[in-house]
Amino acid sequence: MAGGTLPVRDGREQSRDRVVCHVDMDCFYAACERLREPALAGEPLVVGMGYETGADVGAVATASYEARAFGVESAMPISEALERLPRKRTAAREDDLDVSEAGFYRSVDMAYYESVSEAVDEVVERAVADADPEGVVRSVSIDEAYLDVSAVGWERAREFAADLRADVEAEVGVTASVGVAPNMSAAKVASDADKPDGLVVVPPDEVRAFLADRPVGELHGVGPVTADRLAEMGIETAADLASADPDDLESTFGSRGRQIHRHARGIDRREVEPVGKPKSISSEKALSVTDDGTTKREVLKRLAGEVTERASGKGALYKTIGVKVVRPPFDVNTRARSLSGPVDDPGLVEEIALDLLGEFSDDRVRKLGVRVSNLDFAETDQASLDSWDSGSGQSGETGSSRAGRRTRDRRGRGQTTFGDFDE
DNA sequence: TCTGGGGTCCTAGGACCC
DNA sequence: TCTGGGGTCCTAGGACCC
Repeated sequence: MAGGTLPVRDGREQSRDRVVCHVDMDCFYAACERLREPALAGEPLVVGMGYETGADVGAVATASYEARAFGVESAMPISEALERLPRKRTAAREDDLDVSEAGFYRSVDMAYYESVSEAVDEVVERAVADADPEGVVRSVSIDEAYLDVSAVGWERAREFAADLRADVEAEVGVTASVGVAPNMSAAKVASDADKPDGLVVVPPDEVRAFLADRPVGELHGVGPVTADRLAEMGIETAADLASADPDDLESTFGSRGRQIHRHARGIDRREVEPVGKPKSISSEKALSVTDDGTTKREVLKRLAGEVTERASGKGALYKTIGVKVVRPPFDVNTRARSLSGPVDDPGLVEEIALDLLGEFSDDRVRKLGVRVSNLDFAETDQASLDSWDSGSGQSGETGSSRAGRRTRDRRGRGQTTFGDFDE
């Protein structure tokens, strides 16, 4: 865990020869569904969130490539997906529909996907440990991870990644695309470049050329809004972005401007570090638009309960409690209140959340959320010291918030330093 | 095409402190 | 008394990621 701060790693950070892999599972949720239901192999398959089997509300979480061929995409409303790709069952019943142009729908089952993800992690961790004793794995989501395996060296990088892919498929039964490059942002683009089941290796001296013709939207950190504004500036490709004036980019996009400029030039000195503690925990739920106070309060209470349960499961104390209220058409409002010190107090979360909701009591809402932040893990970090304490469950306010501040300070300095190096 | 759920980081203004 | 500079924390919103 502390590997990221060892001197040897700092030395490696300065070198030009880092070997970074980005491992990206292919259509992960769909792949998991096929794992436990092999009959779904080769069929158009849509996994929906906020979606119950048989219903038509919610959104597409993952569409298999067969489903994508029908125009079904991630984040698309299920209702629209159903128009493009009817359910098999519906098609079989209705004469005007063709069963061969229909697909299967499943609702997300995160607990199961997490178990598969853990199996993949084991394979990855073992492969990294075998190849590079100083190697680092950073899991960034249930289906993605960055690896620093610099000790493997560029001569053997392709072989390592190919073996890793083969091991994951053989031992877990799902496929991954892997990108290998000298840094995280380039590795990410590389893993995307030949999906699914792809392997793209970009050695250090080929990074600029590899990125050059790609649309800016493929770069990590360039979303739809930024891509549109770049287009207005006449910047379409990574090469355009690489040759743009970083001062102009900074004045338009702030600090992100310089960052995407660097990424477009194939420069990214961020170190691969294991993921730390969460910064916030939240739950939200879409509802059919309502202005009914009782409904809103009941939903909010349930969300508050989910959040506090998860927080205590992670040993997290929280200092800030917030709500999110989305009004039609899509007006996102957040309100938050901070306490004088970190607590674990479900009753208080519910009370404050309801109070914050009060401002919107007359409004029609389409979505509600509850969030706790300003998290503090002091108690769990020091679990072994608890016996030394005179035992009150709650650590002193001053002590724990000071610990929190120390953590933030360290992080802040680190990022500034990388930024300076990157120029 | 009227949009799910869980996150992260950044920005900007205001309160407050010394 | 009408005004400097530095710093932290808080809140709200926005962009982005998967």
